[in-house]
Amino acid sequence: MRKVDIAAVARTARVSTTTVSRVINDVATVSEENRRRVLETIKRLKYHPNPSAQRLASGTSNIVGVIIPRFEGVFHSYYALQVIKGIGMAAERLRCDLLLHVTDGKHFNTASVNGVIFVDINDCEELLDRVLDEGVGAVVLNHYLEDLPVNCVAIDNRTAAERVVDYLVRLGHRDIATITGDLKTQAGLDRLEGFVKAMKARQLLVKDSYIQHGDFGLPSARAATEVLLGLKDRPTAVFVASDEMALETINVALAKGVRVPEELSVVGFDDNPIAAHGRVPLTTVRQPLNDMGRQGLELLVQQMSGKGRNPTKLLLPTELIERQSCRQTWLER
Amino acid sequence: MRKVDIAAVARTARVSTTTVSRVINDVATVSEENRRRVLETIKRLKYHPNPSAQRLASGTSNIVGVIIPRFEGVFHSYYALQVIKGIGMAAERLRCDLLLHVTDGKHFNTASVNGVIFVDINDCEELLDRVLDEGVGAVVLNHYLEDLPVNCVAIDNRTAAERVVDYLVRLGHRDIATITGDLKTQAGLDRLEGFVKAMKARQLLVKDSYIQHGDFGLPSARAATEVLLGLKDRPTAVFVASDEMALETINVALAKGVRVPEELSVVGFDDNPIAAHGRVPLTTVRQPLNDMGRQGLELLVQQMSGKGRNPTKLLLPTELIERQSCRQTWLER
DNA sequence: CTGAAAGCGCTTACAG
DNA sequence: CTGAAAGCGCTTACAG
Repeated sequence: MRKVDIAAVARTARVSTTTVSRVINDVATVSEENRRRVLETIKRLKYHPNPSAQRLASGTSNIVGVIIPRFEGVFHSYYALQVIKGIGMAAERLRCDLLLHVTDGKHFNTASVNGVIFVDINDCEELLDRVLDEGVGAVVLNHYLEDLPVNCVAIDNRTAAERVVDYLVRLGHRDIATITGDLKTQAGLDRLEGFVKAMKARQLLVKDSYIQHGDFGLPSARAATEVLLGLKDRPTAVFVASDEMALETINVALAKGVRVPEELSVVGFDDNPIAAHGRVPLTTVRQPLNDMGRQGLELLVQQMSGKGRNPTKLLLPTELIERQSCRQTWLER
Repeated sequence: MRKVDIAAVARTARVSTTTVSRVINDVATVSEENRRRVLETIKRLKYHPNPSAQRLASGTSNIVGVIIPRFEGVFHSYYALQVIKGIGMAAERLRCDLLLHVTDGKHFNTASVNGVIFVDINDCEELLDRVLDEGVGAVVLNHYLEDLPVNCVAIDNRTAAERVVDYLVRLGHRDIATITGDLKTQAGLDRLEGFVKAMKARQLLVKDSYIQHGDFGLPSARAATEVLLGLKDRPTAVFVASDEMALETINVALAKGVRVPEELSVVGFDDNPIAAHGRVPLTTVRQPLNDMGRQGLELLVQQMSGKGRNPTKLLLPTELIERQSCRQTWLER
């Protein structure tokens, strides 16, 4: 069987390779008759253009490296796959290829891509430096890098936390505690800072014992909840830095006979579907993870096509999803 | 600034492009002196070979399409990212590029890849047919396709379920129930079938009420658990098709004052780290998800290099991880 | 051990 | 609207 390349198609369709190339690339100036014949030939011969040749000849390509740090955090979380999904769907629309790279942050051939998208940045700083140094387009997701000249798309965790406090205050709560996420992550840190800031803005006391440090893991949530419930000045509400942890908080509370939300209001973070239909449907903060992936890729593609000048820094808004894990205090007291 | 291509390197290093190519590709027959000079020049000029040109010229490439179905199941599960991680790490070692494709199962240009790896197959059957038809290498993960001539790497869910039953029986349990996963998935179905088969082999009665249908979601686990605990002939043990569900089972039981494991033994599935350190550390089945990704890619690369003849079907073994959610009945009765 | 030259499969001015 | 031809940046027999 003869190799089917563009020449084979041209020969069979009795046109030049130029014309074949034109119909492949949707160039308008082809007679209807020729176009029809070429198209038909392509289908009959099962011809597929060789992408390497196309890229080499045209000098353009739309290959984006997707860098996923190997650190365990990424792989245990609901969020990573949502972000990847967002990137993947945008890639289809923008017609760019995604080169997946699970990495320890060392090896990566920047030459094979036109741009790089980091799904979070932990442990990959070195690689980011190199990418920036070599002038390859780049965007960092889920981490707002203030000082580096690089596109970022992250979540506005502070505002989200502030909104949670506002919401609880509006329900009449004053004794509000928080169980933090891993403070080594920006998300964890920002949620805590937003919480503290909002409490202070409301003239509310932030007791040390009301700030319990978690790490996004269930055991840490359990321990933190036990401490909070054991306090003699028990909080009436608690803002937990992730839905998974919040679920554990609810479980511990219920097990101890503390009713949720009657005696303890709980707010989570993520809008993880797992939390929507629990025993106590969880009030939580929705973060636009798909959008983060999508917008990140859009930014990158813009930059790659030379349109982007200065790096763009995006802080995506969140949304408070009210369900049934919070209660107005004055109804209860 | 002049373009740095292989010619620029050759010119600067005062050798032919052939020699430069040789050192790039680690061909032995280059004098030590020349190699040194070329290497030094490459570094100084920050030269990176153009992958498209390399592929076109050599006629070889190691591009593997990673197909991730857009169906929600994949994106809510712990397992997908683990599998991807396995693929990603193997790819680095095998020096192949991973082309990520999140798909609805329709569009995918098979021409741009040498092989395709499906992370699960739901909703992608059509695409698989096309891939097979076009003679592109393929491997399907997490789904054992008996009849199709395609490589598969899946988990031996039946044997795993049987082993769970054996284990519980050895502890003295006879009234064993199960909460199934989504029976539309092969994993869910096989775990149930393995359970039933093992029960029958042990001459144990499988009451209808002891088979509660779940869907891997928490609410389904909760409902199922409530039914089981409400039975007048309550089971002493329950095999739950996922760790997340098993955690919910434990929560419901504890909330109802049913002690775990004293009054109810629970076995999960996944070895999800989330389940290891709960209030009741969960006895569970570990499945080698990373390995599944790794072996899948290895199989594919073998096939791509022409070594694979007949499709290989792998059923990966599992391991029972004994923790503290099961109890010997005779100690209690 | 080394290099000149053909060729990989496309795209794209350019001329018509 | 169409095509001949150069060129994209490499690799690889082949000859030496």
